[in-house]
Amino acid sequence: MSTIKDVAKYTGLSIATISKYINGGNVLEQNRELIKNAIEKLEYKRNDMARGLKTNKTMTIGILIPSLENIFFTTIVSIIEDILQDSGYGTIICDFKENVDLEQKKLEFLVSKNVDGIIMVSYGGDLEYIKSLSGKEIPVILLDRMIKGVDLDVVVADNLNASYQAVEELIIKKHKRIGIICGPKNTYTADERRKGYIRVHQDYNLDIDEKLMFNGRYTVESGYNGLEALKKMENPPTALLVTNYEMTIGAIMAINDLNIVVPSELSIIGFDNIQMAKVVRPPLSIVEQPMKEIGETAAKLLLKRLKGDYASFPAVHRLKTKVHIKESVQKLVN
Amino acid sequence: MSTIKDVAKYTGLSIATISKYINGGNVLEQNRELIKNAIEKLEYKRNDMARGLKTNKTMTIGILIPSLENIFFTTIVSIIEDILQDSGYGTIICDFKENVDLEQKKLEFLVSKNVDGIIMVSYGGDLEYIKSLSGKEIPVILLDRMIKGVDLDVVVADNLNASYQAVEELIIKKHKRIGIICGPKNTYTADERRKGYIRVHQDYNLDIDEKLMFNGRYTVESGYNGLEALKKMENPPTALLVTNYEMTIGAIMAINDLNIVVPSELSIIGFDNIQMAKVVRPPLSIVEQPMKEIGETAAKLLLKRLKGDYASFPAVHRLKTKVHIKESVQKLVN
DNA sequence: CCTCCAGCGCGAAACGTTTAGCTCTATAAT
DNA sequence: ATTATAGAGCTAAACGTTTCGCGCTGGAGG
Repeated sequence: MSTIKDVAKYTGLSIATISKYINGGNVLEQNRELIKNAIEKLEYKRNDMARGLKTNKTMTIGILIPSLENIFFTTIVSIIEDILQDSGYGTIICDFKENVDLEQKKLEFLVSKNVDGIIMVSYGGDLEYIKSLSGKEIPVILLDRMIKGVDLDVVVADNLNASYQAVEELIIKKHKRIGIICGPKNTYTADERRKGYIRVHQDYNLDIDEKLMFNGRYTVESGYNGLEALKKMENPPTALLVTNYEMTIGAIMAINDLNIVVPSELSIIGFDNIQMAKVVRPPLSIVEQPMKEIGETAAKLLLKRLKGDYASFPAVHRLKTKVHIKESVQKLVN
Repeated sequence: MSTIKDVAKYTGLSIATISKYINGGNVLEQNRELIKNAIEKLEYKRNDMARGLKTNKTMTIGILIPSLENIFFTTIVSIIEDILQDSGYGTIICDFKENVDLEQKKLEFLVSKNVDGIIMVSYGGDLEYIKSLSGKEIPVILLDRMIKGVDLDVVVADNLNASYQAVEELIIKKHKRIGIICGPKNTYTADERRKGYIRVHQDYNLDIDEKLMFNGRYTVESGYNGLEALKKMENPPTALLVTNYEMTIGAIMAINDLNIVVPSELSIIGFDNIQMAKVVRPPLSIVEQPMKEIGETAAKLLLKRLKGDYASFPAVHRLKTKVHIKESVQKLVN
């Protein structure tokens, strides 16, 4: 492997000039050409480790997500990775298996690896620690969930209006008793989605029956339980919104097991995974989050911060979702 | 951030001795203690970049998979990552979006990042290039697919016996005309799965009707087309094996669209994703690959190679699969 | 008592960059 | 003609490690 020294020797120029060239400094046109050829000829490749030693930059970005088995996150990661790679950054991806203790540990791992920036989805690990990072001038971007009281850039879906619009579709179709299977209390996304549900009821002057609001844990099992509970109640809902992918799966499993006919016995709108929506019968209506946009926005924002551009910090990007209505939703006649 | 120098100054020992301690060399017990305390006190952290500059090790492993949106691969990656992290390695994960050109590019990216080792799933990129890596004494482990004529460690599922056993289940249930939706010709996994199909037919003295063997492209769409084609033929199969996750999805979509009743009109066994198997109606029989085992085996093997232990190189690990029969398969009466 | 040797520690060079500060030259401004 | 200025290149130090080769010490073997 040839080094900057070899290029210097080959061209007759000094090491400093080569370095200047590499980093885009001012070099005479004729020397530019000379260096360019030499680099090609000698197959010179910059040594990121030597460079990192001087600059304290590793050219790697840490990405931390709750689970690598959750396609919502991995899709976003895939997009982020591509964009960062075009700027020469490698990405170290960690998941914490939905475990808050592990979240902390993995975050520390990333920091110990000297990443230049972090994009993360937090389930509420050590907020103090996360805050302390923002002091270390290593840019951190929060994905999917905001954290109260932490001044960091954030990219989220418009969760409130997502559930607002989904429920609105059901209301327009004359449903009066609409159930919702939500995430845990005090979880950002869940709280927002709950707010949307409540607000649309208010806007349409519909009463809210607290019993129709089931709080799950964003797991398959809790989705299953939620559907069971709602179906067993005295005056069960005629329509239902399930607010994440895993719980949607659980709910559908319960629907199958209980032999509930969709949509005549229950209209249902799920969340997130378009592909699955096509596999189940009848085709499932879903709320689609703008994964591509989320990934792009986060990656570009991070790149901007890495360049030292802290304009409008902390920025909050709230991206629009889309509701796809399919045969799993029925219009009630009254 | 304190350096090895600070520790030396603090303890009154030389830099060399501290380095020795850090790397597990011989140091007097009393000095060990001294150094240990100093490190703690000064919060000394080894600088991997400086170290890397000397040793040419980055303590990062490259992982290359076809798609981050394929849960089969991401599950394996998640396991690998955990194990490597326990040994201090970070992992740079790249996907190539099922695109062979991109495979090559991403692989080069990983190499340019000076990873210490690579675990990859190849769709058949530049074999010469991959071979050249094995010359560079950077260990490479092939996952999921073997490549002919390349001497590298390999961890794969026992694809041949996977389809053998799945089809055997159908044969035992008296099916005589069994269809298979397979991957592309000249693809390792697909060829193996085809072989299993053929061998079990031979072992049970059943004729093979070439028309029952559909070659898809491991995509949702080709699974859909495959089912359509098989169903439209003159003497359609009574049972079907679909040999990857995406094509299984496609096949189920087609079954829904064509209103085919499972299992009375068609028995079906799918591949890979247990969760999905529970969501569709009736519950889907599937072939499960040992993802956990695959990940563990690959990670541990790589760790071994990184230590310079090249015992039994190149090693081939062929791991057993498991067939889960559910209501989607029916026993024929004759 | 001398010689060897192992164990432990040390000094210093090296890894491949970046960058501050300098010199030199050519041109513009006076 | 003189001076100021900007552009281009150079020298050398520094980043934080690892490691080679050496020296010292003390105990074992003769």
